[in-house]
Amino acid sequence: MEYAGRGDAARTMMLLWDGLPAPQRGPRQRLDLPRIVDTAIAEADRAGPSALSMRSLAQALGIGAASLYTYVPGKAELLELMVDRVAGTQSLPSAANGWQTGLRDLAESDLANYRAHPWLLQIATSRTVFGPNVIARYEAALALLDGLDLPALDIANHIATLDSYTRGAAAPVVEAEQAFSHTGNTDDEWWTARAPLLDERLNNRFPHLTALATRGAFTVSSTTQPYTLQRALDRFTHGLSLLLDALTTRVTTAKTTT
Amino acid sequence: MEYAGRGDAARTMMLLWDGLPAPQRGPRQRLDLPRIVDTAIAEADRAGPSALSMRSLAQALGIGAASLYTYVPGKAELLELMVDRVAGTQSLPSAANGWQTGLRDLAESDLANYRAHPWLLQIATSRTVFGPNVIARYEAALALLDGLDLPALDIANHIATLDSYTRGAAAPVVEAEQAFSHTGNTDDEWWTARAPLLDERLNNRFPHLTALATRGAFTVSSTTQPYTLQRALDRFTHGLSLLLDALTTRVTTAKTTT
DNA sequence: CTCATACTCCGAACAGTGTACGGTCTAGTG
DNA sequence: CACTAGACCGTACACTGTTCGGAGTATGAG
Repeated sequence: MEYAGRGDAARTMMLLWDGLPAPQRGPRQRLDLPRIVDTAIAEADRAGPSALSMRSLAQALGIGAASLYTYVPGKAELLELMVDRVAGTQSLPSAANGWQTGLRDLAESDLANYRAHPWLLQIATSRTVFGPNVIARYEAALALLDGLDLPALDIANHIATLDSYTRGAAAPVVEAEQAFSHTGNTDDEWWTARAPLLDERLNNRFPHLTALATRGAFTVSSTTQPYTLQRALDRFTHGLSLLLDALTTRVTTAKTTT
Repeated sequence: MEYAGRGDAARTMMLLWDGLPAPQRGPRQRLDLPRIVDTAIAEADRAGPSALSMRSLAQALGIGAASLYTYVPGKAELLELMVDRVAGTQSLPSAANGWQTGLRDLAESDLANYRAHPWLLQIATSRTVFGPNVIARYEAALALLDGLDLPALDIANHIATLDSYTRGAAAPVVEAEQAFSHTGNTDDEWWTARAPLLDERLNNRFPHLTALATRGAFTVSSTTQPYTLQRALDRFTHGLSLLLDALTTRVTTAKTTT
């Protein structure tokens, strides 16, 4: 369940950019690729990433499991198609309010994307899916940093850094959200189950940790959200601000030295 | 293959901190927990994360598959044990050369850990494993930021940010490395297989992207490493520097306002 | 010493998974 | 009309994690 990009490169590219060519001979296709991908996304959203099986997907589509393979070479390719498709549903950032707000919007809509489709974090942990929508998003990010007199390499690196951070920091958010929605508890029961067991072990063994805890480092600002979720969200925006600050410094010093 | 922390909390804590209690009655245990965990790590390192099955692990240990369940409640718990164990093999940072170098060392030894054990990135994408070694690492990170007059919440957030970034940016590095070691090619064949297919599609459709490419943004400084790997490494240190810069700014401004 | 008890170990089975194969049937082309 | 490309799919294969029940073993109790 963790693979992507293992499929035939040419075939995948074809599917991503041109879709499925209509067959010349033989019976009509009962389904079309977008519908398959959409149903797969819906299934994965609803039942969790590991619950998306070729059989269950086929059943949801009203066809046999083996028939799926006439549309898609395998599950890996299907996942790539899903990734690119959901990338297309998110809004692209605008440079209207400055590049900083643009980048922030980009990161936050990425976060929204991860939250809407938790399976994104479980698959394809690294390889970029070179689909039209993914690349369009990258292009939009580049557009934001255009005209700032940055070295080309820095532009690519800055955006890669933001992407890496977003993905890494989105994971705890999504996890907290899922734990919440699965158990349905107001507080995180995973945490409350471990806290007493943990306290026992930490006794006097980790001074900085306990000091920080008593200083309230693990408390959270508001409690409109479940505890763990709110903390993950706080941390996401905290780190994002850090990165944007660093970028701002780089840009202005680059400008002044020019 | 992507779950962790689903097991019984109390039992997992026991295993993580106290190990397996020796049985009072019945035949001697043929194996011990550390040996199981170590073999599991070795297997996962060698054959990839998805190749680690309970059956293959049992075979490598010379016992039946079902016997594993007398040592470990399930695969999820085994993975947690593996995570904590490898966390213990990495060196802890020292504050001798300042907290910035300390944090940099921490992030870089985390990266080394991900490179040595690629399966780390595939499992437990979010939930912290509350094992002794993992917590010891966290404690060491806290110690670095101690005495800098930072608000408690900021300390926790800073470290969380670094962790998120490290994980996110380590993923491309590990992926590039694995693609290289699997194919054994000097250059990344995944990339070369897709490049011509990609060029075809990108024609005049993504101006910023093509402009950046011609300006050499996707080239790499040295070529002692495979192309994709070196680029991922460059990006890792680039983003790490960005974050450390931002942290330095925060710390100094906090000091001057005090 | 006896023996029940608690425990390890494991073969077999269960319900899954992704995917390959070969056959059946349909629909457009020469 | 005959032909054949190709959609559709039942079945099978080699896996997966985990459970069950039985067989064997070492220990503590009486």
